[in-house]
Amino acid sequence: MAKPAHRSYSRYAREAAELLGLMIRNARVERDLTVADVAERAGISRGLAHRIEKGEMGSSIGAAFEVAAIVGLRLFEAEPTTLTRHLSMARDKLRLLPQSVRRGTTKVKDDF
Amino acid sequence: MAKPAHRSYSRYAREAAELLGLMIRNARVERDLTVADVAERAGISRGLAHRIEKGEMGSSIGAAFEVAAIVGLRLFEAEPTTLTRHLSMARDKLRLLPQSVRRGTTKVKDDF
DNA sequence: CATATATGTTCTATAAACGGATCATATAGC
DNA sequence: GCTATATGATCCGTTTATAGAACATATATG
Repeated sequence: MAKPAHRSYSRYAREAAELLGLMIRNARVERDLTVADVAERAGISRGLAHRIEKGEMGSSIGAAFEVAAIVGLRLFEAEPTTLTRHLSMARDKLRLLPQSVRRGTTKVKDDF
Repeated sequence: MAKPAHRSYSRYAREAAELLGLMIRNARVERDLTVADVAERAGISRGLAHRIEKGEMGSSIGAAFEVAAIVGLRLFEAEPTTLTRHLSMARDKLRLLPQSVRRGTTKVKDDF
């Protein structure tokens, strides 16, 4: 099925995608790489690499993050070396939280 | 056309996607929201919201960033208020760089 | 323990992203 | 200004992601 979709996005999401694209482009130009260079190394088409830099919402996470890695952009302020540590920290943190959220518990203070 | 694709990703890209998913999940649970809640508010299916939290590379940037916005996750260490400023800073920075990269210039020191 | 609910997974159709080609425009470097 | 090259944009066939339902499993809470 899958509806017409015609998605709408929040301003924050749109600006985040645009910022990611601009950061990628800045990093790429600083490294004297062409869009075609980056696309080839990422195993994607030039058109997709271009759309990622434009911050188009349809691009896949995989393609965008791969391009970011290639131009040396640090995502989430994490060095490649420390990203793995960030990961296990996030996993540890999640382990301390409930595995599933019970919505019924939300009536915390509606009873007076 | 479009080839078999069968993409391969660098470790950095994969870990970044996984980290994003974990951060989203952490933020969601801390806010006592269910996956279904978030999916509905983002205008996506529950399955997709689930895959985003798993860090699957095929998910779209738009869906992932929208979910991140909904659970209150700050992307790129930027508050919603300051994200716009980050954006214009990135635009300004790009303005100072060449509009297109000439690969020929790369022979900077191969001539001796 | 019982059970309602959240999460995880799989399936199929449909919508959308993607690759690749092509053409137009912009721009760096001569 | 000239020109080779990078970027921007469009079209179309194919591949892929997504919605939605259905089902299984896990888990929070009584």
